[in-house]
Parts: sequence; structure tokens; C-alpha cells
Amino acid sequence: MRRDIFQAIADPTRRAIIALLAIQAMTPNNLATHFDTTRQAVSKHLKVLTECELVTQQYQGREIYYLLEIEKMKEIDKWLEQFRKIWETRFSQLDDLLSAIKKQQK
Amino acid sequence: MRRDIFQAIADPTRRAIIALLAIQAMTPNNLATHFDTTRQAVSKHLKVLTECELVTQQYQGREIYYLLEIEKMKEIDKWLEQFRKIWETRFSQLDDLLSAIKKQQK
DNA sequence: TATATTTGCAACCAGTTGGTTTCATACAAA
DNA sequence: TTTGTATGAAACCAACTGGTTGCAAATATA
Repeated sequence: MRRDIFQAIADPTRRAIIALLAIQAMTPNNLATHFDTTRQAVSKHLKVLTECELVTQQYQGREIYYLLEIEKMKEIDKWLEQFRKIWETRFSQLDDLLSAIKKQQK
Repeated sequence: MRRDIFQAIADPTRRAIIALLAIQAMTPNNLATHFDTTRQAVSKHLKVLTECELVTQQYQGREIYYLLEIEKMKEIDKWLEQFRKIWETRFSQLDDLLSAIKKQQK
């Protein structure tokens, strides 16, 4: 089963969970109150996030606090790096090609 | 149908297509030679990318050049911003909470 | 101990996804 | 004009997704 960080952030509910956990660690029950779904659905999202190592668990009695592994988020940043290089260059290779094609069409 | 940039980059083939188009515009046929799937599958990915406005088309005779709209990639960067703020702060709120929980457990 | 709470897991389900094959259309070249 | 090439669209399919309900286990509380 494909299970990477890009798949993890593809779902809007999971992105919201990540954002909530970025502020503070929370239990599944607590998290579920923020959404319009059942606790079990949130739990399933947490399972996906755990498998991607985006969250870890902190057991406290019968409660389980989920913590965001913010370092993992850097993987997205790392992937974006190649594009950042391009968009930070005003006259990029892309623009050159585009101009070339347009010129060719005249 | 959910169709946003986060879903667009969830698929590894689509990420590869994006990376290729970042270097230079290409036709579906040309793109397909880089992958182990059929041209039609690549075409479907291009359709998703088009619907997300991540690529545009440049018609040239019977060929269609697909161009990456690199500006759109900034949306991911924008979303990451909230987390960058956190990971750039050494003693974040998250660390504080983690410490608090650990302390509480002793 | 009996009861309530927190949680994960399994089973099920409809909708989506990513792939295929087949076909029609549009343009280029012989 | 005939043939070949580039492409998108449709139909189909197995696998995955995100959701549900029901249940069992573990911990807390009366």
C-alpha cells in the first residue's frame, strides 16, 4: 500500500488534523470534536498519519495523545525546493521555452 | 469531485510529470516514454493536472505541449508556511507541551 | 466489583482512483 | 486522397479510500 507524506496531506481532514496537532497534542476524542465525522473516522486518519510517521503517540492512562512530528513536514519542503529554484529565477528555462514556442508559431 | 493541488501531487507518477514539465514543456507522447504505463494513463494524469490548473496547453499543429504553471506550486509553499514558523522556532509550543506531559508522567 | 469512558480493530459499503483497451477525431505527410 | 500519427474520450475493471456500525480490551470511577 502506497503510504507517503504526499498521500497523507492529500485529504483535507488530515490536513486539518495536522494543523490542529501543530498547535498542541490531542487525543482522538478531542480531535473528533473538531470534525463532522465519527471518532472512528478520525482514528483511521490518525492511523494513516502514524504509518507515515507524521504523528507519534504518547500514552497517558487510557488516553493517547497524538503528537505531530513536525520534522517530517520538511520532506514536502525538500521536494518543493526544486521548484522554488525555478520560480525564484525571473527568466527561467520555462519562460525561454515558452518564448521559443511562441516565436516559432508566428 | 475533490480536485486540488494536494490531491494532484499525491500520486508519484504525477509528481514525476510535474518535475519533467518543470524542466521543459512536453507532449503527452513524449511524457509517456518516461513512464512504464500507457500514453492514455499519462493523459489521464494530465487531465487531473489541468483541472487543478497546474498545467496549461499549448497547441502546435496536432501536437499539444503541456506547460507547468509553476506559480500554482506556491500554494503548497503557502500551506507549509504555518509549519515552517514552528520548526524554525527551536523552543516551540509543541516542545513545551511535550515536556509538560513528560514531567506530569513522573 | 460494577459501570462508564477511551480507544483500536474488523466488517462492511459506496465512491474514487489509476490503469487498461477500444474508438473517433484532427492534423501531417506520401 | 490515402495513410500514418497525436490526441482525447468512453467503457470497463480491480484496488483503494473514507466513511459507517458494532465490538472487545484497557483504564478510570462509583
